[in-house]
Amino acid sequence: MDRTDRKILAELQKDGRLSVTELAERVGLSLSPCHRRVRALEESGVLLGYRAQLNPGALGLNFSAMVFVTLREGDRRAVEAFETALIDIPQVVDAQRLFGEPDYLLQVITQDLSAFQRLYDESLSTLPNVQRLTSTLVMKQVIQNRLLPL
Amino acid sequence: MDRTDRKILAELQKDGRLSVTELAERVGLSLSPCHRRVRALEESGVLLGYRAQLNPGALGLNFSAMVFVTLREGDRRAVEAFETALIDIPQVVDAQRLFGEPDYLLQVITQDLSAFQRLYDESLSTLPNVQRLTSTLVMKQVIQNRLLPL
DNA sequence: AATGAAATGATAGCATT
DNA sequence: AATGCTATCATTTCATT
Repeated sequence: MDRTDRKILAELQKDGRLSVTELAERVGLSLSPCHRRVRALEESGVLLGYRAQLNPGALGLNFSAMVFVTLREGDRRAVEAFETALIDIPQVVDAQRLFGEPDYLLQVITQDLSAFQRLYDESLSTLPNVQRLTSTLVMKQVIQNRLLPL
Repeated sequence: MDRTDRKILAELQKDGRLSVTELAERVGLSLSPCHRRVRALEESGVLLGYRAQLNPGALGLNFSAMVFVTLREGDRRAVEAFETALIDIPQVVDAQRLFGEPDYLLQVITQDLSAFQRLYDESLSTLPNVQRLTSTLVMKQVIQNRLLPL
């Protein structure tokens, strides 16, 4: 991982569909070595893949909420059961386990408030080992999935 | 936006570098109409772009924290000043403004605890109009930037 | 480890149904 | 709106420095 690799990653973060030809020019390398480096970054697990970025609003997904979850005291199994069930809810687009309270922080995206209500009642409330659920509406996505600082 | 457009978006969310040739096969269309649809989705703002997904750990970014921010009472200017300053901190990879307390929820990524400490003291604490800052360490990223539910 | 060249494959525009 | 065709451009492999 040298300076050139970082340049490659920075460019591909900005435009994941850059042609290797164009990428090579931007990082100041000729085609083949640039190509080899991209492959190497993919193989080594630094470059996990490429994804299209969609506009949730344009797809009718206009509602977002943060959900705070505290679990009941339990063993490793309780945690695993909760996480496994969580992963099956596609509207949960981000989830992190924290140190301390709350135990989890979820970001949920739905079409509208009523879809969220249903999701809350039918899927979130019934997740295993939950002691406490709180949710707050997102007013504005100020920064969304920013490029990693290289 | 019909069923075929949704299929196209689903495929491109999974693999943003799919060739139009391969994409056309997967969605059951021939090359040219598939190509036209992708362009149309880009122009219409549904498809915002394409990005490489990086592995933060493999890049030495092993530390993550959630930061809860409450602002002092203030006018629109205060909010704008805060958000403008926030956007200049590259380690803040996600930020949402909420309804109610806290006002903002930030996700911050740094190399390690000491880098976070510096960031906290030098950049986060000095953001304008902040009344209260609380932070919690992320133990595990359970779900990371999941594909949108189509 | 980078370069250049050459075969294979993808893209994008256009004419047709 | 979808298809098929074609010229242009990109990718990928291999031989060379």
